[in-house]
Amino acid sequence: MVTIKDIARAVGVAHSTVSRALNGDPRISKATREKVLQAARELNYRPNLPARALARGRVLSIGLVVPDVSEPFYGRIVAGVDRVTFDAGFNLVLYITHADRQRELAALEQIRHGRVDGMILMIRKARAQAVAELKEQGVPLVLLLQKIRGSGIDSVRVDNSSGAAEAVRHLIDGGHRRIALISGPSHAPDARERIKGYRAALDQAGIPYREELVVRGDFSFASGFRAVDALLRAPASQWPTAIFAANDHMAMGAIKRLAERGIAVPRDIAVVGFDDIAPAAYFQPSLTTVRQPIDESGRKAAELLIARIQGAVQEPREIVLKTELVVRESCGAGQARERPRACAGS
Amino acid sequence: MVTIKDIARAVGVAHSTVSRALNGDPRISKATREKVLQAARELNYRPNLPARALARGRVLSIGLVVPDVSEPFYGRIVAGVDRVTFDAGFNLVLYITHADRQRELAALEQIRHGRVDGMILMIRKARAQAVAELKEQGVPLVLLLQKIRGSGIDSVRVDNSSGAAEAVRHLIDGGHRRIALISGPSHAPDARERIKGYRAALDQAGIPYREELVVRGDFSFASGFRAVDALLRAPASQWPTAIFAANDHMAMGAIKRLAERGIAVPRDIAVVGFDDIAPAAYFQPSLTTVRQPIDESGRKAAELLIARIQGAVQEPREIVLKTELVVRESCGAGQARERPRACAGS
DNA sequence: CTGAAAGCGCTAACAG
DNA sequence: CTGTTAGCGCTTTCAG
Repeated sequence: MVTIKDIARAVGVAHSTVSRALNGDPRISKATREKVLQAARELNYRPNLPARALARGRVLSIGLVVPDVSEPFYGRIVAGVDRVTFDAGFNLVLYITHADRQRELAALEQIRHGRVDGMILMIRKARAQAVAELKEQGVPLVLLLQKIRGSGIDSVRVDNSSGAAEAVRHLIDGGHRRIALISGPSHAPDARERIKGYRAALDQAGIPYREELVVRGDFSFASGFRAVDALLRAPASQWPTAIFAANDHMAMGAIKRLAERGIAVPRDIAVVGFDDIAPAAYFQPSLTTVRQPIDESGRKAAELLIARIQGAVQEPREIVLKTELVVRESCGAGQARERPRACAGS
Repeated sequence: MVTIKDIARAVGVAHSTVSRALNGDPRISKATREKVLQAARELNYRPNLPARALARGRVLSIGLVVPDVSEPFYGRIVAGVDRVTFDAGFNLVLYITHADRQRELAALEQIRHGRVDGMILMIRKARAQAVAELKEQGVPLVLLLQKIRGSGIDSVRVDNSSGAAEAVRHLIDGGHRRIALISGPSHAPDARERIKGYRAALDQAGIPYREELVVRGDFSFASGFRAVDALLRAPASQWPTAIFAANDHMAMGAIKRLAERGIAVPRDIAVVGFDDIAPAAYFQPSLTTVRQPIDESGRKAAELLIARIQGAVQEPREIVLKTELVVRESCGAGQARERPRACAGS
C-alpha cells in the first residue's frame, strides 16, 4: 500500500507537507505541490479513507435504514439517496431491517460504532425512544416518510392526506358517490393519513362516511384481493361504484378479484390506487393512482442529512412533498369532469 | 465518546488490558475481564470501528456494485447479500452505477481507498481490464451473474441456457412447433445464453430454427410490446403459436400488445417469460416463467466473498445455480404433456 | 497474567 | 512556506 510517507520519501519532504499538498492547503508552494501530485500519480497513490476518518472524526458515509429493498418503492428511495450521496462523495451503507426490531436497533447501533456520520431512517414508530436518545447525543438523523411528533428531528414526508383526497375527489368528480376504501394497516401513519384524506374529500362533497364501505387491508396484494369479497358481501344494489385503495398492491389485488368475479373495471367499478409503482402503468387495466415523489423524497432526505452533517443546518426542518394524481384507465378517466369549485381546498 | 482508555482508567488497568479483555484474549484473568466488561457496560462503551479497522487493516464492510436498484430483480440480490453480510457482522456498502462507466470505475476505486474489504460486482463486461488488475493485487472479488473468461475470478451464476431450454421444451411438450423468441440485447451474456437454450431445445426436438421467428429486444417492457408487431407482420397463417421472451418484462409487454390486438393469451398464442419477477404472479394472465434463484445467488456471492476475505478459500470458484420452471396461466398449462423422453437432456 | 510502547495512515497544531 | 510532533482509538509486539 502506498502512503503519504512513500510520497514524502520520493519527493524529499515531510509527510505532513504531502498531506497539505494533497488537501490543497494554500500555504504550500506551487513547486512542491506539483512535485507531490506528480509523485502521487506515479506511485498510484490512493488515500486511505479509514485512516483519514480516524483523524478527522468523520467517515464520509451515511446509513440508510429501510425495511425492505425488493420492493421497488424502497429501491427508488435508495436510488434517490444514492444519487445525492455519490455526488457529495459519501458512501451509502444500507441496513435492511425487514421491519424487525432487533435489526432496527442493530442498525441504529452502527452509528455509535462510528461507521456512519448520520442516518436516514425508515423504521417503526416504536423505535421513537431509541431514536430520540441518539438525537439527544447530537447524531445527525433524518426521518423519511414519517415523523416523531415533538422530537425536533428532521423529516421528509409526503402529503398523504391531500393526495388521497385528490384521488377521491377525482372519483367524485367522475360521478361516483358510493366510494369504498381499502385502507392500510392502522399502525402505519401513512395509512391513517390516507384515511383522513378519504374522509376529507367525502365531507367536502357532502357525502356521508359509511363504515360498511371501508375495509382494512395490510398493503398486500392478497389483502386487496380479499377486501373485494368483503365489500361485495352486501346486496348488489349497495355495492360501491368505485374503490379507493390505499396503495397500488391492494388496488391490483382488488382488480384481480373483481375480474375473477366477472366485474369489469372501470365499467362496473372504478378503482384508484396510491404510490404509482412501476407495474401500475402496464397493469390490465392500467392503474389510476397517486404518485408519490419517491426519488425526490430520497434525494431531499440525503441533502438534508448531509447539510446537517456538515453543520449547514441548525434548526429542525420538516419537508413535506406534494403528490400527483396520475390518471389512467382503471378509474374510467373519460368520465372525469372538472372538479367542483364550490368548496375550499383542504 | 467512551474509549478503552476511559474503561482502563475506571478499572485501574492499562488500556491494552482492556483491549484484550474485550477481545476475549484467554490470557486475561477472569477477575479483571469481568471488571472490564462491567465497566464497559456501565459506561455504555461502543468500540470505534474505524479505529479498529485502521489497526487491523480490515473494515468489516463489503461493497456491492449494481446497475440499478429500483428493479426488484436487483433489490432481491441486495436483500440476499444483506442477509449474509449482516449475520457475519459486515456492513453493506452499496454502489449504484446506472450501468455508467464512470460510476463503475468510481465504485472499483473505493476498494483501493480501503473503504471495503471486498466487492461483489455486477458490472459491464467492458470493465474486465480494471477488474483483472484489482484481482492481480489480491483484492477479494466475486462476479455475480456474469464471469470473465479465464480471469480466475470467483463467480456465482445461473444456468440461463438450460433454464431457457426447459421453458421452450415445455412449450414443445404443449404441442407448439412455431415458437418465437424475443431475445435480450446481444451484448448481455445471459441474453446470449438464453438464445442458446432456445436453440438447443428446438434442435433436440428436431424443430428447425427460423430466423423470422426471432426478434431482438432490450429486456424492456416496451421492446416486448414492439416485438409482437414485428412478429405478426407475417401472414396470420405463419404466426407463431407460442412466444418465449428472454425476460418477464418483455413477456408482459408482448402480452399487453397481443391483448390490444385482440389476440388471447394463452388461447391463441402462449407466452413464457424468464426471471419470475414479482408481478409475474399477478399479471393478467399470470405468467409462466423461469425462476432464477435470485436471493440465493446474492447469498452465495456474499458467502463466497466473505470466505475469501477471511482467507478460507484459495482456488478460484465458479458456482452455477439451477433455475426452476414456474407454470402459470400464460402458457396454457392445461395442455402440457409429459416431456418426450426420446432425446437425451442437453 | 499485565503493562509499556510502538504503530496503523492521516490530520493538525505548533514552531520556525 | 515547511518540518516536527502529537494525536485519532485500537491492536499488538515485547517485556516482565
